[in-house]
Amino acid sequence: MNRKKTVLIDGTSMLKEAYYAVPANCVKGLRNVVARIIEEKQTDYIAAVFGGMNENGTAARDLMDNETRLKETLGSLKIPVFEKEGARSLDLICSLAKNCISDEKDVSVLTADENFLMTLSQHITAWIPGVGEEGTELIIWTEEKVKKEFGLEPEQLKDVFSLERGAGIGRKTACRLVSQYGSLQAIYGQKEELESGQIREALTEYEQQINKEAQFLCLKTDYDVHLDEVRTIAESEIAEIMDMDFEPASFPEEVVEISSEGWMGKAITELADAEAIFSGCAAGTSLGLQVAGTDKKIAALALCLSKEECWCLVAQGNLTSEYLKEKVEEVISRGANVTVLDLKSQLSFINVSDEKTVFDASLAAYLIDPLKSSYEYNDLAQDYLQLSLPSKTELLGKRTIIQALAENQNQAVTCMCSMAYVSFMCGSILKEGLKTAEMERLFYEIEMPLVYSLFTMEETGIRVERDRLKEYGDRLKIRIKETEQKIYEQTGETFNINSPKQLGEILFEKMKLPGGKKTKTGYSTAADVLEKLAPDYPVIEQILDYRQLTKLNSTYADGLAAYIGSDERIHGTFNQTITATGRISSTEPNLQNIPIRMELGREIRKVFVPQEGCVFVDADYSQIELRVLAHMSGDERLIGAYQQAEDIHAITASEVFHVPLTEVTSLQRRNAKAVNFGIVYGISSFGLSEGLSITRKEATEYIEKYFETYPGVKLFLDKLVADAKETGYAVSMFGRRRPVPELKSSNFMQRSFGERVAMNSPIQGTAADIMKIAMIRVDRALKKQGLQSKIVLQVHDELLIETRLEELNQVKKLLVEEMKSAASLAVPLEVDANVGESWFDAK
DNA sequence: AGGATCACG
DNA sequence: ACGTACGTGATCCTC
Repeated sequence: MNRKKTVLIDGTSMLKEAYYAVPANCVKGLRNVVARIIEEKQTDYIAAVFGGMNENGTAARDLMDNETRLKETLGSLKIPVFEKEGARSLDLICSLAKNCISDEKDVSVLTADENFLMTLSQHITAWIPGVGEEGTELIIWTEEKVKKEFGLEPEQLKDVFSLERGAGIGRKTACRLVSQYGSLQAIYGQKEELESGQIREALTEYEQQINKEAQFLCLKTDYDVHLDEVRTIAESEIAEIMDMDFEPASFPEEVVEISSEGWMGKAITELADAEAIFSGCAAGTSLGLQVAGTDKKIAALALCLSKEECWCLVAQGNLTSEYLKEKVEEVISRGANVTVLDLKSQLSFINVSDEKTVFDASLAAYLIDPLKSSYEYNDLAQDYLQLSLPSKTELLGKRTIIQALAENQNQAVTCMCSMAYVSFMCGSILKEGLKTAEMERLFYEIEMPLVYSLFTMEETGIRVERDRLKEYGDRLKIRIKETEQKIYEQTGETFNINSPKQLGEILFEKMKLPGGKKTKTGYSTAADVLEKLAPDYPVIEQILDYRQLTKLNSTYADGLAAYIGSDERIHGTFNQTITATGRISSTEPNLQNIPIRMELGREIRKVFVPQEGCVFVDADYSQIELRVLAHMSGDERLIGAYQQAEDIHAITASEVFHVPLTEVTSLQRRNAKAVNFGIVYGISSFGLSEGLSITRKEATEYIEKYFETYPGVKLFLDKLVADAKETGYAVSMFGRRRPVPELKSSNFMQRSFGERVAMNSPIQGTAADIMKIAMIRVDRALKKQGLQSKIVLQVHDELLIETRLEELNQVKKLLVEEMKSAASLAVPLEVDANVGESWFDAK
């Protein structure tokens, strides 16, 4: 018997699903799916049904717009659309399907509503988006597949869903119960015989809600709807329709796959529901957590308790943010095994009493591979779960979670649950990864504790005198105008001095200055080129002045002013998962590149001041990287040099050039200093010759002499490269790894770069490790000794503390001691400390 | 979006 | 022969 095929599209659920995955492309995506079904002649009849869209807020309006457009599109594909006032699409489709079957047709329902699974029969199948072999695809559900996956008849799923949604019972448990007892009614009939007390309680407590869910799942199949129209449409017409464009241009164009995972979770807004969820978070249970909010107030909190159980608790009504804070802190202190992503960003919402119970998955992923550009949930899902999830931007556009939450719960809920889910799923994988890579101590003893130190530092911020910064900027602006005029006079042209293109043309073509091209785009006008090229032209000096002035003005004067908060302080961000070597980085604003080398720029540091009753204590390591090199290489002569020495560059010069220390010339010292730098950067004669403006031959000679003097260094560096070539990564003293894929490159330049990286990373990385240890210890000592002083900045080898006047001596001593003793090396770790009324004075 | 430039370690 | 010193971030300009 050859039955005709019918496809019924659940427009409402499919649109909603697509909309929350890709708001911009939802209609287009669905159109493509439908067009494919028609083109591939997978059906004889097709119809769409709408009804029962229950959304709130802006999403409702947005969805209505999209629904209208989708209906238009379906109309142009000559697909009949069924709709009835007050009717749910679920009921309409079931009614239609019933009539189709009695007309001897087979029905496939294209839907994102898994409730349809309970209606499957010999003649009804469902196509539901889900994860298949090749990522997200339409999964064909048949009666047999339901029996296989759930171990139940389709109609029994109604009871499973009711238990799940009404009582928050996990899917597996619910299936087991229904399978064991046959039906919901039977379960209640023998409730007292149930072994699990937890389930007994849930059944009692949530009886009403379970009944409500069951009621919701009762289908109405007697709507008077019939499918008698035969769909006919020419292929040329389809092509035309496919070309139609109705997307707003402002949204990203990427097509994101539709997904309907069991873990996607639901928004919880009732206190009783939240209670039940928290009661499931006993000591020792593993869970994924994600907190979001503003101004220290929790707005939402996602919890993942198993791989199919995710909840997003939204602060609302009785379910207050205070309650959520209290409960989640209780869960953590009770000793639950909590995994989060980017812990530092969540510490303003919760107090973590026991620093050992929270595991930061992003941070672990960073240690395992520090070369990645980000460690968000979708990155981790891809790398560790082989799962493609829509990114935060794809879900929310430019909105933050909080904004999206206010406008529309579901997108934000999906995002929150994704984070909790990925945390939950990646936790054990990453812990195993850390163990395999021998980075457990680095992680648990350095990186995790540092999260709290960095959080405190960010929260503290640094005071900046707004008025004084403004005055500084005004002075710069006057000088900029003057300099600008002089340059216009001397070049005889009014142009944009900031444009390297215009500047290059005027200098090298119009004024015919000596020199030529250097970059891909044209003439190089970089400072070192200009200095070398034309010391005789006064205009060059003006241009360099102009550059300096505008840099200071835009980046520092105006730039910093934009970040001063109402507390007169700048709270920058210190990133722990950015650099390849283990250093931290600073953004919004970058507080690690405030000028110091030039006099005029250095002035800016005068506006960084401590609050009343405080002074700054600044301490920095003296040549920490070279000392690390001395220690790690074990070169006796270099170690000896450091044990006796104050001026290491002079001593290096004395030993390399075989002259008494007192007779070292300033040129020799300068050369030795450059070689020392070169060694740390991963020496090459080319690089050194550039840095010293000497020939390559001379540079090679310097390096050879250096290695003759310190043979242990040569052996050490060679071994670093050899080891990295063998293992694929460079390693610091504390086990921090940096992969060096460039070492395998067939390209000479790439490979040479890899070799320099293999030499530099362990040195820079170890110095970074030591500074991190020092920060943690200084921070802990301040807290332990009950001091109010706070670390306000870290600049790689420098710490700045805002110190209460009465604590000054104690803090200064503690700071220096903790920094010096952060690591025990074969050479002493020297620390220079200064006190001042501003950062300028303390340096 | 990517390059050039320049601020820091 | 190739042609760069290592690690960052912000701003401006050009495409």
